[in-house]
Amino acid sequence: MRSLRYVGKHPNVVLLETCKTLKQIKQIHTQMLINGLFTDLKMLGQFVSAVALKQPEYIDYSIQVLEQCERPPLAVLNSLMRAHYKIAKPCKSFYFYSRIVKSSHNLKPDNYTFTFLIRTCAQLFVEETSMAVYGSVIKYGFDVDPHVRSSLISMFAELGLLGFSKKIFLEIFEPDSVTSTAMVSASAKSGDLVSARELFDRMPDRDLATWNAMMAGYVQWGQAREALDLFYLMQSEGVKVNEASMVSVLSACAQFGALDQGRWAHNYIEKLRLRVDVTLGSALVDMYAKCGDMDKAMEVFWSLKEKNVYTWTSAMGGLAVNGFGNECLELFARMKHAGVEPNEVTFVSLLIGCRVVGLVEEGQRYFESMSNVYGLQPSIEHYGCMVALYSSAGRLDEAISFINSMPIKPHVDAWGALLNACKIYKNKKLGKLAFKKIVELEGGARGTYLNFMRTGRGEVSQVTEVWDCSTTEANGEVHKFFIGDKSNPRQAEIKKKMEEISQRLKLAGYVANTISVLFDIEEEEKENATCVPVKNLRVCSDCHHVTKMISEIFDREIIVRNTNSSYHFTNGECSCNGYW
DNA sequence: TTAGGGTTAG
Repeated sequence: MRSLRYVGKHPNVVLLETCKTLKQIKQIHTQMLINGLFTDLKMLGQFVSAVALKQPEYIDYSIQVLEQCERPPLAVLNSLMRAHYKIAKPCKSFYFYSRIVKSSHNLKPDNYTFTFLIRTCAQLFVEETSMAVYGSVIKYGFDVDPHVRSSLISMFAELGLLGFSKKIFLEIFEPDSVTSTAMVSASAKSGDLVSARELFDRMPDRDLATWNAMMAGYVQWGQAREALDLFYLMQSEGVKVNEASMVSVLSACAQFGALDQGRWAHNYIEKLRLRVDVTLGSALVDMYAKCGDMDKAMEVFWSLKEKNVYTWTSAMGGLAVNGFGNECLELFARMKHAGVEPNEVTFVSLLIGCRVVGLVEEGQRYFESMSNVYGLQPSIEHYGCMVALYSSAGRLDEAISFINSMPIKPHVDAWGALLNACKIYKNKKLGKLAFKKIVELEGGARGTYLNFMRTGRGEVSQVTEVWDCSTTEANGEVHKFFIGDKSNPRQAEIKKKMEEISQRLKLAGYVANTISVLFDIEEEEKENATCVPVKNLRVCSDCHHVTKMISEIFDREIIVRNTNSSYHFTNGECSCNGYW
């Protein structure tokens, strides 16, 4: 009689991976015990690994089961190391490493062990420990293993030792493809995009992971154009993309506010029948939200079976910056109800949500709940949000006393929010103070908030480069414009259209408020400059006003997005209801 | 049964 053999996982183990509760896991455990399956050490190993890796919240139960085993196999101990660094418990991971090296039945760490040990070290973030582990790797002879090497490279990069990796792994041996990919990824993550790309271009056998690492690097460092160009290159070279590639593509579209390209990417995902898991789903929600299509963002959001803190936070952030503050707060309540723990970013979204509808007291309560209820430490961003919250609501005195009571030094954005409010609420004295602080902090180098200065040209002329950039998408193509920039090939047509807009604005009674646009350009040019509708800086009052008018005159919906808000202009009104 | 590449704010 032929004995029953399973190819791959035992059906019970497959079932185990879909368990939602500890009770279900225990049931399967009991069943496997009754069926005598655990006499096979391999089966016990499968059980422990499956629970630890797929159901990390019940990892302790898997350890209990492991303890019943006198001689746990190496693979299981390795899996437990991996499971623990995955749930950010590096010390436990070290513990299982010690179980391996001190085992009474002569276990020897293998290449898997070191891969996981190195990842554990990266999490601990202690250079001495990392170097000690590197020593062990060499001692055991695993420094030649591509996977171990690749983990070492990313660990060194995280420690800020990218150059060390380059010396060891690029200069001495000809790197294999796994090592090269790791180096591309590590360089890209560290922001060294130029050398990442050089290495990438030199690689004879780039696989999908290499392309994805390069693209992700561009996205992470805000180079959406390069990321999309790389994606087009991928397409033209016939490289088959996967979910991770599309996450980066969507993120690039989100950075650009490129709705048409984002929609195309969504269709493409469906066409390829890629699996829209929680990560890809969150990226979709974020893309639609950042491109201002909140209806579609929420449609995707509700269609997702699994939602994690990223998904909820993206949707909340989208609602908040698009002016739906109450909906943002409501979503937060639902998130808690769903049992998803908020993180620091969630509170940024929530506080922006409070600001856009002027809910100061609610904002205060949420801010306090961060440490009191959720054990989260408010960061400079949260303090900045609070200043913006008081400022937008016109409660300037509270804003300044909040700034004065802050335990951390306020950063330029906090003063910027206050300065903006001072302009709207015409508080010259506080405005001057805020401006002074900004110049102190930045020396005017970034020039971000200088367009809010009201005192005329003299003071601002000391400020050298005012940097302002706008992007806009037309027919699936993204265009970038800088102030005073005439390099666009269709400049003549653009100029003509701008003139038409100017003319019609003038007919409608518009007079450019050039005082708030203090760039190093001629007076006539200034008037034109105020008409550019999409800005990366905070939308100034003139832009706000003029965009309202354009939306009415040309009967167009206009979505303007900048670093911290989106504005929807229709029929001469703006979605911000005055809170901007 | 275990290894590389992925998302959120400012």
